[in-house]
Amino acid sequence: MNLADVARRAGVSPATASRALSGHPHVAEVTRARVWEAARALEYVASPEATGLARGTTGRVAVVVPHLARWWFGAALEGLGTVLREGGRDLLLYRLGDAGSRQAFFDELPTRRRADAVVLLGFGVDERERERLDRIGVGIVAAGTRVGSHPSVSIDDHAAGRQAMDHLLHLGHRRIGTIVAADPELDLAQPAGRSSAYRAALADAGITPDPALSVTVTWSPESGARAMGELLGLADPPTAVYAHSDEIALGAVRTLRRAGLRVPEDVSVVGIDDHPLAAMTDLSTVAQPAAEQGELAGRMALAGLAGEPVDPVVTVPTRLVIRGSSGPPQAAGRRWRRS
Amino acid sequence: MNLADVARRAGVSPATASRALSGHPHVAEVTRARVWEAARALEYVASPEATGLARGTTGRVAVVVPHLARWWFGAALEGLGTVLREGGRDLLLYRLGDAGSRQAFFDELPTRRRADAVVLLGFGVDERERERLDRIGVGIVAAGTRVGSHPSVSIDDHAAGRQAMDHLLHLGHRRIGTIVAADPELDLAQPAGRSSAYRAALADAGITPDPALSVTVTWSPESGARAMGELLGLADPPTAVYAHSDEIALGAVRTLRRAGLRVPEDVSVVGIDDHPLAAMTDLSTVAQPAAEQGELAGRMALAGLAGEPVDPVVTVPTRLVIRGSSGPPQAAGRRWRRS
DNA sequence: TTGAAAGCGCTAACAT
DNA sequence: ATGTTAGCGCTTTCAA
Repeated sequence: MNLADVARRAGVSPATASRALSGHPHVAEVTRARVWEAARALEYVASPEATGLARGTTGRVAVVVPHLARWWFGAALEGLGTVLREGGRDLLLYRLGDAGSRQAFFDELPTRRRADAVVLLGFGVDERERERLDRIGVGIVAAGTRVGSHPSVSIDDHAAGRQAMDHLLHLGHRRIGTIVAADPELDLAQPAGRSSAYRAALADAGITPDPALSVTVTWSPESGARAMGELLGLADPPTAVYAHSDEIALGAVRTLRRAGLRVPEDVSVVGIDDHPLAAMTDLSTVAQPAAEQGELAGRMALAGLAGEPVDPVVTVPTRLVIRGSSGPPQAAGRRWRRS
Repeated sequence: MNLADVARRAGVSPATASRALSGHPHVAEVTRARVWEAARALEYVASPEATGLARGTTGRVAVVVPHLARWWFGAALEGLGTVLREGGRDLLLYRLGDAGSRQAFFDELPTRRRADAVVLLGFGVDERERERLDRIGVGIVAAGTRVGSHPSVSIDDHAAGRQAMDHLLHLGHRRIGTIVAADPELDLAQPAGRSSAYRAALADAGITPDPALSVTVTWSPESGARAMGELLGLADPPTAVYAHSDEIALGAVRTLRRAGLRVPEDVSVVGIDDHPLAAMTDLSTVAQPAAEQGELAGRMALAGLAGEPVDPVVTVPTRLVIRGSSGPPQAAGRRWRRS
């Protein structure tokens, strides 16, 4: 059941069968119909290997992610997958977990021969990696990060951070803590904008940042919980906390509850993402469209492959979602109850 | 920069270069070294298309999922990806969202030519689909579902359900509701065991099930919230609820809180999964190892490809995790507070 | 509009 | 231990 069989059954040469099947012009309508008919009868499926060898392309796009169990990645991948499938490309998934697999990947750059384009999903790269990437000759697009001057989709991290911080400031908070997400091993380009927003918002409000109020942890809920513990241990704990993600924020809320503190009466909490469970847990947050970022990245990759022009930088909007975890600071006495 | 170049630079024939590079026996050590040296110098990467064409294999395994944004899938995919990568196989991801893409997929069964094996992740198939799958000639393994007589890994859904139900019954609950998860469009083989456990546990406790206490919805948190609303609307609402997943359970908790009811004093809730956020929200649940199921499925697929024998059915254990969302039913008066 | 023939980059007998 | 020779299944000039 290969092209030759189809050709024979249709009474034409393999060359004509090939042209008919891949929609080339200059094929008589009757011929084309006969070939398709034969293909259908034989349940013919072209061998991508052979097609690829002959054409010099693979029909695949590689997607690189640092993580899969976190909400943003699943959602973005879902959007990306849908678009690629519509575009007729297969999706090759590379999850580069630890520094080791990461090294190996960039050293041998398997992508070079296995895919026509690569999409980096929330995957920050360092200088050396970017250089290697630049030289592999296939199109590159990023989502959720910026990678050199390659096309990318993402939110404006700084703006998102400002939405969260300004909300807290408007409520009247002056002593605001922040839980910074970073994962030096996995995500070399952490969302610096989310941190700069913290400082800028405080500055605009005339508040001098207290370094003790800023604690850096990984992206997991558990580490969010730990970070909140640190913040609570301070002599003068914050009345509000701005976390870099909802997962971290929910960890923080858990620690607060365990400590017998009320949210938002004693401490307000706001995150970023609008994770599906944020609505369930009544968490105030800054919503970002994850699936949409994946879709856009997919479209950009497809456009690049088609030789069409591609927007170099697209930014998707975020939106403050006020729910029950944020409120005005308590007038007084709050710190006493803690004892 | 292809094999021929490497061979030339090493001063050997392409055949020898091929043997040296792919670790065949009967190659002189010096020759092997020279070839590797040449390959390194040229930054040679073999063309998978050519290798595949010549060898008749692809080096890829296809993974089919109905969903990506739900916790179980991300975690399972992560485990699976790790194992496949260690086994040197690439992972081709197919997310079959709606009935349409599903149809298309099984009709043309692209897998047939694109991968050496397929792993179905939490993907139940119907009769017709199973038949087609049986005929594609590549190895098939399932995780989280059973697919005909193909090898599979999963939890014992019935046992898991019993752990949840027995916990509730031990606490003294007699009027227990259940939120059944199903998605007829995506997941044709819903976890029937989780439902049968509900009935069996009640039967063992001498309780006649009340059909009104069982509501079926999709897997999303939002629908869990809606289902709980229905249950609360009953003339005689349950004192405890067993949900098919944590995501659903968390939706239920949200509805209870909004209704001014306390968890677990007024209503107990238990889920299944041990989602990372379950710990953060103090949800009692039955833990299942998602990443491990992915890993095992990967190993089974790899073993199958290597021609090794594969366990037909492996079951991974679940574990009851009692947290703060479940407790004894309130002695009396509960229903009054509701008004 | 169609066919013949060369070749994409690699592997695997079969020789040597 | 290594080289020669045929393909693997498709696309694509180049001719007709």
